[in-house]
Amino acid sequence: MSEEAVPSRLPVSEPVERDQGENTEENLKTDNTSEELPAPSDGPKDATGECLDAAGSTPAETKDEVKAAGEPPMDWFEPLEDDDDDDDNVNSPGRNYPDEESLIGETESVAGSERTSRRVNVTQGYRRKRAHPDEGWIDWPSLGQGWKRKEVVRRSGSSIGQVDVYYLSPRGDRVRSRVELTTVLHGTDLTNFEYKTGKFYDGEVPPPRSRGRIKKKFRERSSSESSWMERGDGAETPDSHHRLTPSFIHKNITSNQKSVYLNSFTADFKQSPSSEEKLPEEKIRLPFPSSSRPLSLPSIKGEFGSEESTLLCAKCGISFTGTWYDKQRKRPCCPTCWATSKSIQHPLIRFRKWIPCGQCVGCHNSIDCGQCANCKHGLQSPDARKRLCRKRRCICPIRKNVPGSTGVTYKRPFGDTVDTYEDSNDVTESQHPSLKSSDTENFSVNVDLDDDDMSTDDDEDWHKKRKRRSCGECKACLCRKDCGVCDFCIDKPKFGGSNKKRQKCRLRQCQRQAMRHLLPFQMGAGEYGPDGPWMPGRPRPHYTYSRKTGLKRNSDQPADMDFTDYDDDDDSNSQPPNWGLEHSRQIQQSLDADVRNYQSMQSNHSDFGVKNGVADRFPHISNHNYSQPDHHSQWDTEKSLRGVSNHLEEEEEEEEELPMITQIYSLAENPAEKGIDLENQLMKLLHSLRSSVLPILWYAIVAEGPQLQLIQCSKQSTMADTIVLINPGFYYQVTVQKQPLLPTHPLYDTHPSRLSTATDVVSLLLSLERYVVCQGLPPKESVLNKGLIILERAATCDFLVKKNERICSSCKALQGPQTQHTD
DNA sequence: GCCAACGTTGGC
DNA sequence: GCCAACGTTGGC
Repeated sequence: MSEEAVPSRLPVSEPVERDQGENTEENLKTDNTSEELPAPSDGPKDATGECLDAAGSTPAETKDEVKAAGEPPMDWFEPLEDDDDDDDNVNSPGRNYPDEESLIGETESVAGSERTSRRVNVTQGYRRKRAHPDEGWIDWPSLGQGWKRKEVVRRSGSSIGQVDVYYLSPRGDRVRSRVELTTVLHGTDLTNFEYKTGKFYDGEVPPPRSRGRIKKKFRERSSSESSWMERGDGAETPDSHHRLTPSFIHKNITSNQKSVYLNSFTADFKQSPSSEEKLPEEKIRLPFPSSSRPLSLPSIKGEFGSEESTLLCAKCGISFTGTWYDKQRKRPCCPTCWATSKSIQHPLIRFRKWIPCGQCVGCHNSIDCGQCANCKHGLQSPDARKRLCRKRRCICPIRKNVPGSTGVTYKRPFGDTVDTYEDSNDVTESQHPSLKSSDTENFSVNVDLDDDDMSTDDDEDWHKKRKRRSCGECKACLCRKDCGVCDFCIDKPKFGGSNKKRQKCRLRQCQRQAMRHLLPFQMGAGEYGPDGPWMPGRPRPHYTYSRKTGLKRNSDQPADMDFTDYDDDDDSNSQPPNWGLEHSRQIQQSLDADVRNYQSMQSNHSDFGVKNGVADRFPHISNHNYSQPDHHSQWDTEKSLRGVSNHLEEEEEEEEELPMITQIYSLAENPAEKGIDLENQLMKLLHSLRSSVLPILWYAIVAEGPQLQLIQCSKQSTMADTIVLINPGFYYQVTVQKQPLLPTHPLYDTHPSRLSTATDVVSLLLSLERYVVCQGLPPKESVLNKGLIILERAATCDFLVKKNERICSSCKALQGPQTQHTD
């Protein structure tokens, strides 16, 4: 711990508090109240008395201290907002707590930031609103008047403890990265600006960022490893008190990674903690494996690992420097083999017994809230293993050396409270040394493993929860290319979107596990209704969050099916209920075709060669209703996807009468984005046409340009040689026998200059069907005698004439009075 | 109940 | 560092 004090004083690692201190008094206050400034990983805070403050005080104390500053407690390892409720809960057991989710939260960190941005965003017309908009934001005049900055510490996941820095522009732009900042501050030289610290280093080199480098090195291995590495041996660094990343996913370590891993280990392991700050950044000290360190190694001055030894790995035979032993603590085991075996034989290290501290808010709460996911689980599945009410969980459990005595097993998914008891006088000496790293390590392994025990603790399923929307096997999951057409793609910045939806391409949404509303429309909760048997994907979750106080359950769900907290996913990994195998196969094939079609469609953007759209026989719908283009409206998302994915159902659903289509196209305001948008919109029009009823044997194809072409495929039609060409921007032209219809043709007079909707196109095609191709001048006999048929036309031939005319007026005029007479 | 919006986290 | 996209929330 002591060694951290120095690095923490480095300007770079002095994030928030220092910065705030440099600012106004108001900032100081904000700092104290900011939940986002947990500081754990920031280092700076940890260094001094603040560290003691954080670790040494009970949560209640900490909270009180914070409250004394005039704001709700927001320390990141604090119980969070719920805990306020918890406090109340002690006194008011009967009270309901609308938002019971996550004691160790999934979204708590949102609170401050979102609140802050919300108020600003409201002025911009954003919908999302939350309480306390200013929470956590600190004025940041170095970027200019009105700028704000905040740090958000990740509270969960494998990157727990990682600090994200956000800036808020005076206009309310929330900046998440240097790139975005550059965009927002276009014209401002940010060369000497260090994003993380928010400082300009004019003419000077930014202070060394040892922690940052270490972190980066870590992430090169895996994000989950980083925390470990970052924390050095996990026992003495400031991060060990605050950055408690749980995950150490050995199975993700590649051979190369292992090499680095080992090198790091051998290079740094002999370093004493006190010299850590002097180490090159590349030298990283690894923690001991929890299962081997405490028991197999002698302790020197109470510090494991300070003794260097060269051992021969009993498994692979390599020699290594360090003191790693296998899980039986009998044979030397190099870090690589240890990691491997750990990932395979997890049971030995997976289970930990924890006992409640008896002091914290959770421990004092003796009444189940009845609202949290765990309570609901018990209510809905009385026979299921009881989960402890989230409100009653100890927020700072103590590891139990002798398992099983308390009857309560705590498997801490995250380490955010470890430091609390780490420095607690209540913790026994035997618990103290090994907790810092080994426990973090252990629950990290828990997080990554999968068994029944784990499934009983939803907190530990965090990783799975985050990933369960992708099976990784279906075509959609394997598809790596965005269609560029769906609403989610269009929303992406790379497609010129505003990044509001932030969803994966619809065609890449897992067919098995994606939320239904994210699927291509007809495969989701489309016209067949949310409960239709056809639907791939998973049932829509029935959230029971803050706005829903009572139990919510889908009527057709089994009683023991907990829809809160996405529990609906648990049993539907591969197929939704009631799915026939044959049907799922058909859907699968349909989507496969869909993906192929879209990829083909995408390729049309670059490799143009005319694609024969005729071969693609898409079902036509009989009911279509289009709206006019609207500059100010966005493409209607899911409705538009009806058109996108109508072809999925093909023949088997051709008889289905599909609902109205509302297609609203918009033109990009930004010229730079305009090209992309126009192109995308042209594709949308294509999809719309392919899902619409066109006049008989008219087909839409894509040609180089890109360009939409509508072709009459029947040679029997009078329009057999007529093509409608629609360019991006929807300006169109009609050609007859490859000759352009003159702009003066009356056909153009009766139609808009831009065919922006399928309705416009259909209308034009219907008009065309009322025309015939001008026959031009009758061939001269001299030519006929030579066996040639050469049509002559007037230079101003109309090409298309009404069916009762046969020859346009221009050709008639050229033909002369006699011919006209005979005609 | 739906879904736009967006905070947040994972991973390259 | 940055971006993709997951999961949640609140307006409608």
